[in-house]
Amino acid sequence: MDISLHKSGLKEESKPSDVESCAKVFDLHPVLVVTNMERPSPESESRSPSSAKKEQLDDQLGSAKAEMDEVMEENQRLKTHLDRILKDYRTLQMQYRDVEAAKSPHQSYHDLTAAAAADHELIDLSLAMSSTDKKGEAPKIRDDKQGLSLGPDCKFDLPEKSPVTINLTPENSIEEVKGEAGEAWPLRGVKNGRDGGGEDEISQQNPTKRARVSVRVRCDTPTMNDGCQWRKYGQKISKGNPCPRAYYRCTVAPSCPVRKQVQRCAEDMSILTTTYEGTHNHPLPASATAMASTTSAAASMLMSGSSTSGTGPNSFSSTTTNANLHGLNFYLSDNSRTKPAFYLPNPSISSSPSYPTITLDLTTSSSSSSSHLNRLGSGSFVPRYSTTNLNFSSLESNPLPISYNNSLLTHGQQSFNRNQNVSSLSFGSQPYETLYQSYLQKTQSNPNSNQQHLGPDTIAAATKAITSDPSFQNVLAAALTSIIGGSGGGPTANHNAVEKSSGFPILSSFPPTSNANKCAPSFMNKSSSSTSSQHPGLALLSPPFPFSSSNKSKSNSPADNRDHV
DNA sequence: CGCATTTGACCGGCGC
DNA sequence: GCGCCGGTCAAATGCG
Repeated sequence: MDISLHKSGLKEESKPSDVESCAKVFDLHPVLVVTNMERPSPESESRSPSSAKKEQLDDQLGSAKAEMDEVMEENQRLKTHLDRILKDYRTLQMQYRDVEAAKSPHQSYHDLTAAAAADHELIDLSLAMSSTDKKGEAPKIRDDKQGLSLGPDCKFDLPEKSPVTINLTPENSIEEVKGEAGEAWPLRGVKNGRDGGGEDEISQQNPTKRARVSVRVRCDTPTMNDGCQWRKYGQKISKGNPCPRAYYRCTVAPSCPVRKQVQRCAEDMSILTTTYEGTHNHPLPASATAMASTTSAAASMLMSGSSTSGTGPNSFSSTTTNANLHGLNFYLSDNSRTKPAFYLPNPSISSSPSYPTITLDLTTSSSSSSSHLNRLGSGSFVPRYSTTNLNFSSLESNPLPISYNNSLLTHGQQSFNRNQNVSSLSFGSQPYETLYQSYLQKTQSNPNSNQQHLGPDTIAAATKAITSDPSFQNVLAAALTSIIGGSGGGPTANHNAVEKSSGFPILSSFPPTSNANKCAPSFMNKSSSSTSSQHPGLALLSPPFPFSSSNKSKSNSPADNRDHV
């Protein structure tokens, strides 16, 4: 099946904002296909006097028709797939809402946005989106059908990641962190008056607790496209890593305190580590909300754990817990914890003292995780500060039910492994809702059931503790959202979601972009909608989504952002 | 010409 | 107190 053919159709004919629009796009394919086909014109036919030539033309015409029929059949199949995906997605959305409602008595923004997303039938089809960072440059359509394309050259190895945009509630998000522990954005170092500002004052309110979220991603481009606008303001060679660390600040809003650091992993240059700090004080581009949600959830988990006893990072400080959340690996590094501790995944990037850091390892493969773990013990990575790691990195010790996990793996491997081709639509062997329910049942109703799949008691115990942690549930919700999105969107859907003018599907009025940021985790390409942009405070830790505008000249209007995509 | 990036200098925190 | 280091600034430079 030639997905690219359809993608091109989508690219040119539509800028889908949701699944429905994608479905409509399918209807355009036949037309596009016909247009692209070599079909002899009536004019040429009339000019061919010889019967031989006429026969030849007839043959060509016949073959062309046959081809067209095939393509139309293919389109029909795709439409069928899409319908099924839509149906599954809606079902999951409803279930998710129910679960969320049951889980948290106090309906939060998280719930509301999730519900809103469901109501609007928003779905992320951007898993395989390609991004472009250059303004006005047409997005490159992923043609390898392999990994998760994050940009012109960037792919995510992780399994499906295209969560419905869900912003955490103020109480669950990093905003909570901000409220409880002061400004999440640290702004350490230069406070010499050259850069005085309100943000500094805030940041100094409580310098001891500042959440950082690091995202490790396989990315060939300089930075990953997270949907926000960023401006590079510095670069340094840090100790322990020959690769320079780049410093970016959010330029969506002139006063936004959010910064990010980008640095390549010394061991594996293909791995890009992006560390986010701070909370956006402005509406986020829709494309940036997914990442923001993910990181904020992680930060929330981190900070919540730090502030509570028994269920937080401390609970795992003595146990190296390996778990995999649908390919999303977490390395929780709370530098403020007691020792001994685990080494930071990348001390060079997250070695700031007193800054709890959680690392989302989206490099996927268990192998990478393993290597990661191995590195933790290497002398060259001895951190300056003690840390506590919560590591959900091993597929082998995945706390998820086997059936669930296997299905996901199947899906993920088929669709997102950059080393494997994706030749057709594949959504796993089980309906997503079934898998999802199965997981929920086992993690919520009967958490102990996980043990039968895990084996090691330590892992089981840790898993139990984790799953009982409200903070973890937030993260889990985000991850599940990703799963849901991935399921609904599917690899193929992503192919079709390529935006006309951007590598990312910007389904909202806020487009992403930036020059510097060319990679983007698929789960950031959210569609959403409504949620993000209207909640400045919820922007969270966000990430970096690059918008390449400068403070002075570019406006933050949606229109302007559009150009960045 | 305007904007983004580069890059050397500067500053503060921390360890010795 | 000194030096190292991370982080930031801002002038210089490059690019479209």
